[in-house]
Amino acid sequence: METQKGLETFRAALCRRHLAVTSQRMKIARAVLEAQDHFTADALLARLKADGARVGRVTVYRTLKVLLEAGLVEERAFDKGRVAYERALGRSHHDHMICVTCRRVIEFESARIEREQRRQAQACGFEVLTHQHTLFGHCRGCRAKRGNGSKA
Amino acid sequence: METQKGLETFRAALCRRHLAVTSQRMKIARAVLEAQDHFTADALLARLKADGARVGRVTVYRTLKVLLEAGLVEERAFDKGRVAYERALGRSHHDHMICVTCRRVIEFESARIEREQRRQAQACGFEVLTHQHTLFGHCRGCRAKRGNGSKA
DNA sequence: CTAACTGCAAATAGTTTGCAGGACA
DNA sequence: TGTCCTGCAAACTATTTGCAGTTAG
Repeated sequence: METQKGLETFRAALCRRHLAVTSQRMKIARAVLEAQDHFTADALLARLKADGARVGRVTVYRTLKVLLEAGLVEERAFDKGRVAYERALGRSHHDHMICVTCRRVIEFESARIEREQRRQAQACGFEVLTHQHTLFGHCRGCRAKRGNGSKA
Repeated sequence: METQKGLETFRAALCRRHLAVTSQRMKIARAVLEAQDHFTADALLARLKADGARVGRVTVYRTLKVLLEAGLVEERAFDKGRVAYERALGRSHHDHMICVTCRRVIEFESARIEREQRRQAQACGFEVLTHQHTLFGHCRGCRAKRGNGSKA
């Protein structure tokens, strides 16, 4: 399981920042590392509460910040006004297609795009730290459902 | 000036939606169509007020929605928690590099990326309506300022 | 002249901060 | 045992909605 490795990384990150290893922080980190999909801070809180964990919304936000700086999660801007998180450990980099109808998230990966993107950045003297590439549209399923009609 | 063409398109959009042509709506549309850069709803309001226009924040939001649906502006998610707008008329599609230090926005355009992106979508049966491709990192200027040191 | 538009104020949603009690080292 | 941590409540930011006066058509 990669979760163990992630928890070690998290412990190290806490140590480096002179933060204590608390049961809440570990529970949140574990939940994040075990997440298979994209989630919001609130959804994460709900999942933790459902599992009987005694954690508050505030601690979730604060811990996500640590996880973010430790590189264990990434932030995504799928919906405006809310941030989605995604576990980063043990996953190769990928980008997303969002179905505007059913909100389904499809992941994709393209070495060709990454390469060209790097080239564009270099041409501007720009050093890329992170990037986000998101396509919004209709997924196969929703296209089928609404038929191949020409009208919206 | 492309502004005139944009205003015509806007009038048509209002008409199609059975909305009245009011002085506020026209002022907002004009300001948006003349904007050269990216702006937030609040910045737009400030600019309008500075120009002596009597418009309220609410009307700005409502009008931006119409402009958005008419395809005259596009939304961007550069910062979390706030939406940036950008005039769409008379500009070829482009994407962005954001300097995390000075917040500068650099635009880039790559037919190669667009093509590969289309190919990826097709492979998934996904129909792309819009997309957003944003690189976060350090711009040339900020890299120079902090030297090419290895430490943050 | 009437129905739609405007804009204030209040509500809402997501996230952050101040403070009093509680837990790690 | 002391200090950092937690979590409630309150603050805050961006945005949306209800309502009474105003204006386009």
